[in-house]
Amino acid sequence: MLTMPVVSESSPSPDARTRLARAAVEAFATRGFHGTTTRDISTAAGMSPAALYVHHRSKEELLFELSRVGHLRVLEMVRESVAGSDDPVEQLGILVEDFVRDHAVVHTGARVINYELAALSEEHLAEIVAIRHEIDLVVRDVIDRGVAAGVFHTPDAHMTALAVLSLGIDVARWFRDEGRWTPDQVAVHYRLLALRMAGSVA
Amino acid sequence: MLTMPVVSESSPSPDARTRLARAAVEAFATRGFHGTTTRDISTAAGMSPAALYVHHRSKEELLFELSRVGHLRVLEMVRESVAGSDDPVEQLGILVEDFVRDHAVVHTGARVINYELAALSEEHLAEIVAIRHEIDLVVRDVIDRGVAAGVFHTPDAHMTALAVLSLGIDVARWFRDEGRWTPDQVAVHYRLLALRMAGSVA
DNA sequence: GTCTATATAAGGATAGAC
DNA sequence: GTCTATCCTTATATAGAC
Repeated sequence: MLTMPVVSESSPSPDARTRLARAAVEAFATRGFHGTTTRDISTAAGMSPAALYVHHRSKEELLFELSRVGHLRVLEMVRESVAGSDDPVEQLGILVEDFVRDHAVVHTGARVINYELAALSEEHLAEIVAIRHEIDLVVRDVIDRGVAAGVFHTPDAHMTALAVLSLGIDVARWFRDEGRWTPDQVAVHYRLLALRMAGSVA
Repeated sequence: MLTMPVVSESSPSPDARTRLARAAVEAFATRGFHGTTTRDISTAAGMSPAALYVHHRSKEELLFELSRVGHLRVLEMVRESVAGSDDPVEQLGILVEDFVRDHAVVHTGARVINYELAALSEEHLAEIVAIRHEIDLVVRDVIDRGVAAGVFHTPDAHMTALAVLSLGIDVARWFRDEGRWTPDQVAVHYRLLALRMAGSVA
């Protein structure tokens, strides 16, 4: 399903594509797409500037692949989050917990995914926007069903769904590994916040 | 108090500094600091590339001035928001409404302020971080006093304060002028969301 | 698939005239 | 305070050897 190797192992030097992907995520998250040079990336990946172009057509295409894989991962995650239950309260709770924990744990990657969209070409952006829309739909559906079932109470389910996602996305902006809280602590607290936002009676 | 003219009039061509500031905000918000050239800015301001340097030492210093003025404006705003009442519920409600409305109305400027911090020099960033800390303190204080007064209920006042601010900041990311909601609609709904997050009994 | 070398372009900033 | 002209550096991407 994925065309790129999953970036998660660490010890023995991984293949070139993976090293490039990791270096690019780190650099894009720190200095932004335009603030990052192809030399930054290739050097951090332990190769010459030219080697990057063996694996990617351009810097933009590299960003797109990172973004595409990252978004598909999140979409799959939120779908799994709601698959374990039929209760909207439980579903929203798990979804927010998973979403927030993920954005805290991989905050570097999440920053690239959420804040470098403007650097994508029109065509590539459209593809990403489509995936983001699917993610939105999952959240909106849970809240809509909760309202219909009378377990959620909100004057605007659509805006509340947006706000819940928004709250989770922004975790990628402020979360720091050296910070006050662990990803789990944030995830658990945000679960409560989201249920309150949705007007859960529980 | 402000060293720059307030950027809000429109009809007769404003002075050079103001035109540069407006052009820079627009460009930084759209393409980011590193994606914007000094030519982009000066041309949009109706002058030559060299003219920019009569008014600003560098591109970075221009960003810093925009950021500084913008942050001070927000700090003053939130302090005024809480100044009109002693009731934490009312204070948090007004604060969130004002903060969110502002981030929706001037979402272009707010985007620059919140998402281009990494482009600042170490010294300039420190100055901005100090102002942001003051803003944080205002929100934290309101929630702390609400908890102490028994009108708010949250297992972690600090994290809840962060989340409320976070929710408001992220409005700058997703809000669109052509979108579904007006700034007022978002502000009013978010007031409710924030009070629920704080566990307001009202 | 990786390297060295380089083409080609663009960007930040300055000099000096008006 | 604004302009034209330009210096100097850096950047993306490619050519061609190994």
